[in-house]
Amino acid sequence: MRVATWNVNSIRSRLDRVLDWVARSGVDVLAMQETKVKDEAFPHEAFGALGYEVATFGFSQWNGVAIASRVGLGDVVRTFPGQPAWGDPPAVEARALGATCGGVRVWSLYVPNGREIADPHYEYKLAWLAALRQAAGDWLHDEPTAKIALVGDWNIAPLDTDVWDPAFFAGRTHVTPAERDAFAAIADAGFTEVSRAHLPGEHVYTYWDYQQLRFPRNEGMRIDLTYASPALAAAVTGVTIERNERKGAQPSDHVPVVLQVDVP
DNA sequence: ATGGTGGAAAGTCCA
Repeated sequence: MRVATWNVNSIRSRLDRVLDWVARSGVDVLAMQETKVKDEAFPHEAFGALGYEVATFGFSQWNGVAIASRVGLGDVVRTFPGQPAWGDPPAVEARALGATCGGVRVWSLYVPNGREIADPHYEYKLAWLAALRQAAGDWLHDEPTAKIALVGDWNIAPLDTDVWDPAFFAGRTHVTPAERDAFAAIADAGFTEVSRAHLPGEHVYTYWDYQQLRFPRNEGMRIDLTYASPALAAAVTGVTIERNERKGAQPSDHVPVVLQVDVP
């Protein structure tokens, strides 16, 4: 079974490219982030024509997550327990969606960006990650043999070699010790980030900004990552980063990351 | 080749 994650940066503006890739890649499950569409406007029919059901969670033009599956879509849950709120009035955002697909509990996650270190959004990001660590630890505690995948756009580069120029990011978000500690805390809860073991190279990126020729210059970041529970980590036999999906007309600024999972 | 920001409740905010 193949499980993919992709920050699509608007499913409506990206629909043809996403469907084309889904058909070519033959993934069984696709977790999407930044769908930027409310639930009632999501293009379910287009996915249905390819044999995929889709669970969606979106309120507005911001954020939005979805999971498309052709191997079942059960126990759909919107938001994780304890997920912090944001805004005025405070509201829980559309950044986390869980569903069980082919025996794997998939969570499509869009971690808050953080904006600037001095911005309240940065503290929101850290609180969001701390709450996720608690929830994920509880899931594993309740069912130690569960196959759980925490996939998505983490908006954190765990290593200096996950960005094109550490000096550029000095004083900016995505690389601070507090963010990296919050990311590492998911591992303390019993999960393993599985993409690096399969793709250990340095300067292997999943995102390139639209500005400043970042992609032609290969100036990117590795921020789309996958934490797996022990049972799932043992079943992952390969990971690919679909770099070609950053090329051509009207790409997302992120590319898909695909897990090959050896499930019975 | 992969090309000089893009998306959206737009005229500003978010990334």
